[in-house]
Amino acid sequence: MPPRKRAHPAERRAEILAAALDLFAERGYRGTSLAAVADRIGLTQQGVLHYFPSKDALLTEVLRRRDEIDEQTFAGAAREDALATMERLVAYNATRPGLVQSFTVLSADSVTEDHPAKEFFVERYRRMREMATVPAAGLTAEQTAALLIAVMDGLQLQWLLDPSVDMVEIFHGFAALLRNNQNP
Amino acid sequence: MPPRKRAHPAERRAEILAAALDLFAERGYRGTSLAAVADRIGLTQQGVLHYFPSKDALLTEVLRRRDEIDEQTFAGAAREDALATMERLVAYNATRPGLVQSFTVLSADSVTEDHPAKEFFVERYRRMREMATVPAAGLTAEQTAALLIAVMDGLQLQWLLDPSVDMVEIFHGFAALLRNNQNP
DNA sequence: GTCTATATGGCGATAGAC
DNA sequence: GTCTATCGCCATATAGAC
Repeated sequence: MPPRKRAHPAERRAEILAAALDLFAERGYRGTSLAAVADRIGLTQQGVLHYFPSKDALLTEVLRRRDEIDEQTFAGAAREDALATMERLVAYNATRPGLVQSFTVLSADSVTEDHPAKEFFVERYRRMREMATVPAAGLTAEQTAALLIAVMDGLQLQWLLDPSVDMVEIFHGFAALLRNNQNP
Repeated sequence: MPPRKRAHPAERRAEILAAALDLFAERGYRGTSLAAVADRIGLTQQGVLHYFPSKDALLTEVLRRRDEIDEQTFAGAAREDALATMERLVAYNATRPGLVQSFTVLSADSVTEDHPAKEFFVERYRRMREMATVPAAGLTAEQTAALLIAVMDGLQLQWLLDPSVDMVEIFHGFAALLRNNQNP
């Protein structure tokens, strides 16, 4: 065996991505410095820039990687109906406040001018709306998809600000309402 | 009449508040500098700090003032039902993307650590939930209030990212769904 | 009431030593 | 692969002249 550097590059990269996701959730993109990310894993700012060419690139990669994982959660449940999948997703999210916070903060952040993640979120919502179509009275399947995602996002925000808002229960009530009003 | 300075203090303050609201919407709180606010109205950064002791104080005042105006919109409609009021509010918001963006960006921003507007939004949502109670099958009136506000917020985010999402129409469809499922 | 000047510190990114 | 050093810039806030 040849002698090795302290950590495998892939492991270091994963460490950095995890720390960055945490900090973007805690302080937002513009509120997080590369030095803070580096600090959390005992590296210097320049060490981080050895793995990622810029702060922009780091954010993009963080989002891309998280999305891969989420996609699997959704895909693995292709056989049940979209409504049931989303109910499970909400319940799962309720156990992961850090993850919820990162997407809530970054998605709203992304509507600001020249934000590096804007395209990412535009595309992400487009895909989510395609996957979450559900028939309901008085709305097209696409509109119902937007509505479902809106409920999820909106409840998450209120829950983050005040955990006494029971997003699992409220989403469940909403899903029941939809089920009682499906078109034939 | 004694001689006067160029602008009345109250007018200058109003100018600063308007510029700050615009910029917070465009770039977020952390992404906006006092110098940028000053620039927009032909002042220097130090001129702004003559009227507001700190950037924190400026944000707080911006939110407080906007809220006063919104409160009037809501209060003036006390006689119609909450659902109809919210439908009108969504339609109004659809004509004011800048205003929607400021609240979307700042409310999500506020869940981050030590954010100066956190208390403001916690209290604001609490009050909104008290005002928006609506009876519906399977949910308490308080839960339905949280749901309605969630739909509004969530649709606004999708609409800001992609204006082809028709939040007025979708919210209307949702309101109709609720009306068809009210408890006696 | 608004300015210039300045203190103080943080930021992202580059260059190059080891 | 990680570091020190450094560049150039921008930030908030203070002090004081006019």
